[in-house]
Amino acid sequence: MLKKQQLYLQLKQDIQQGIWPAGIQLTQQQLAEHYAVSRIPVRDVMQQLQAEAWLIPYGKAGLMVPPLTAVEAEELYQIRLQLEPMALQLAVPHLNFSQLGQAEDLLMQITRRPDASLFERGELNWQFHLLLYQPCQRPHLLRMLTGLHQQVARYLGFQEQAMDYSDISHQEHWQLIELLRQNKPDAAAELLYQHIAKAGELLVQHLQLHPA
Amino acid sequence: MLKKQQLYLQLKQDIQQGIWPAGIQLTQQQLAEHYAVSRIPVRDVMQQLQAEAWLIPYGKAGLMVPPLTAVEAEELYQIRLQLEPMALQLAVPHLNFSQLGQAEDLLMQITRRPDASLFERGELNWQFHLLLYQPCQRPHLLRMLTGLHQQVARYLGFQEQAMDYSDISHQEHWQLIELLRQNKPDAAAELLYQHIAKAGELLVQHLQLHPA
DNA sequence: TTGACTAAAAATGTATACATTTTTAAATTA
DNA sequence: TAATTTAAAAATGTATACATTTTTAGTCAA
Repeated sequence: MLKKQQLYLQLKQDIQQGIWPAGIQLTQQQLAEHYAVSRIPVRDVMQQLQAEAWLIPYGKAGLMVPPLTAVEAEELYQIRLQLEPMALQLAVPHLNFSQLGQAEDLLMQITRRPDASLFERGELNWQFHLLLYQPCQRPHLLRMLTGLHQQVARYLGFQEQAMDYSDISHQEHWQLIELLRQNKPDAAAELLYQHIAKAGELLVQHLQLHPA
Repeated sequence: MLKKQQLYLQLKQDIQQGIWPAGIQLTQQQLAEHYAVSRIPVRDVMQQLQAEAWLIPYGKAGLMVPPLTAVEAEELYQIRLQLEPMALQLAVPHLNFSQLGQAEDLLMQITRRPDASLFERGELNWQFHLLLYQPCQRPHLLRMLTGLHQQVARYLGFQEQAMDYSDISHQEHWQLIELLRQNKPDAAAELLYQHIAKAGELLVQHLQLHPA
């Protein structure tokens, strides 16, 4: 595998795990030394992560991991709230039963793993959502949603704590499938809206109580 | 000035001008030779433009300029329609008269240049919109809107043709300012929605009649 | 002719070396 | 002391050289 790709995944994971704390300066040299590669792949990866807003400018020189804040989390969820119900509505006309079936399989997988970490649960969750959005055939929209998800994923860290939400959230997923199966796009979009809104509020509250 | 920055601006402009036609393969070597620099800055710039979706994968190797299509334009405007009224609403509480004044100055500038190309007019237009969104204090939202604008700007190319819309569009800008001055955020957001919707429809129609 | 294998060529990835810019810290002067 | 200048150090930008991968073209065998 290419060093660039390895490094990309590794650095991202390390950021999530807090190995590179928010707010401290990261330089090419530092990272090149730490990961034992030359600065060239480091440059590539840093630039890519900056484009994805996983790294932001540190003053004039270098980059840093952006701090996690309730304010930012709220922003991310406000945007999701505008885009995801739209994506779902656009996807509905192209959604077939085989795709709904795949989504159900995913939900079963989640059910079978009550021991998963918050992060792992978040990933499966997103896979479920994405499966429903994919058929909308809007590359830019899907690209932006994927970026948003990855931003949100930072907030899930690798924390083990559950946020006392999984049960309700899970129920709503099954309801969503049911509404889609019955071809009720408006009701599905509305449920999705409330679903995301609730998750957002919970995360924001959590962050206000336990600042990162 | 850094070669990377120069190259970034130059390549972007050249893409807009159609010097690198949509659908043909672009390689690092090719561009490095053409712009008389080494592959290093070319790599950086290509990667950045890929992140902004100004370049997309060409099969397995290399990148290409994505074709301009009515379908894509419609997608971009659908997303703007979801995000920009929200940005405006969020900005309203922080909008002060000095910012409204700046926006008015911009409108006057546009008025004084009826000879500007479609592209130049589009830029001034965007400066106006952005000025109203900036105070929303949502970095991700502003980043996404900026990206969307740049995508849309590709569609304005360097065409000289007006699309017979400037007058109405311009009037609506003044109306928008007026509503904001009167502190009517909902009405302003609604006007903005219709404003963007009309512009989008016009662009899509234009593309359907004159495919790129 | 077709298909698979092989060698050549081209493109990309990465390291090293050097150039340029930026930062830092020391030294000088008011 | 405080401010300014200057020299050193550190970081980044870029070119060249080399390694690796991918494509292409051609050859041979069925």
